[in-house]
Amino acid sequence: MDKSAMDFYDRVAVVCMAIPYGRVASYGQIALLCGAPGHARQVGFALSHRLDGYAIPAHRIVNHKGCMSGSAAFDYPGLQKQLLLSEGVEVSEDGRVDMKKYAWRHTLEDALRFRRQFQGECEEA
DNA sequence: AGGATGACCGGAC
DNA sequence: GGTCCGGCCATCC
Repeated sequence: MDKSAMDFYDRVAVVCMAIPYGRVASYGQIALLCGAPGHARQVGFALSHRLDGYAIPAHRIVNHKGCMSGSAAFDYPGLQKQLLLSEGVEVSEDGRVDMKKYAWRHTLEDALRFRRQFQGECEEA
């Protein structure tokens, strides 16, 4: 982990909280926006171990198959599905979302904005 | 120090 | 559309 910059886990929190309402994002996508390509697993690790202090919309995080692997981390099975449905995201019987329709399509500007923000935090600190 | 683990990914089939 | 498999990398034991 890079001590000179904002913690990777904090970056994950920032990016996750930036996921638009009614959209879902994959772990790899979040890792990419955090400036850490290939750290998809650490994103999942972060969500389950380091982000209890943040208000993360964890139900908007799915894997690349559109499955909700984190359902076990919710209060009861089906809560994540319920939350997604409440945002207008269709969820199939086996708990999968249509990535074609509901994936968060971030722009290059979004990526640059995050990078700038993280570097800014670094310089201020 | 080295192997196992994990809310994973992308390509192959 | 679906499954399987190698690769990925920080943490944990």
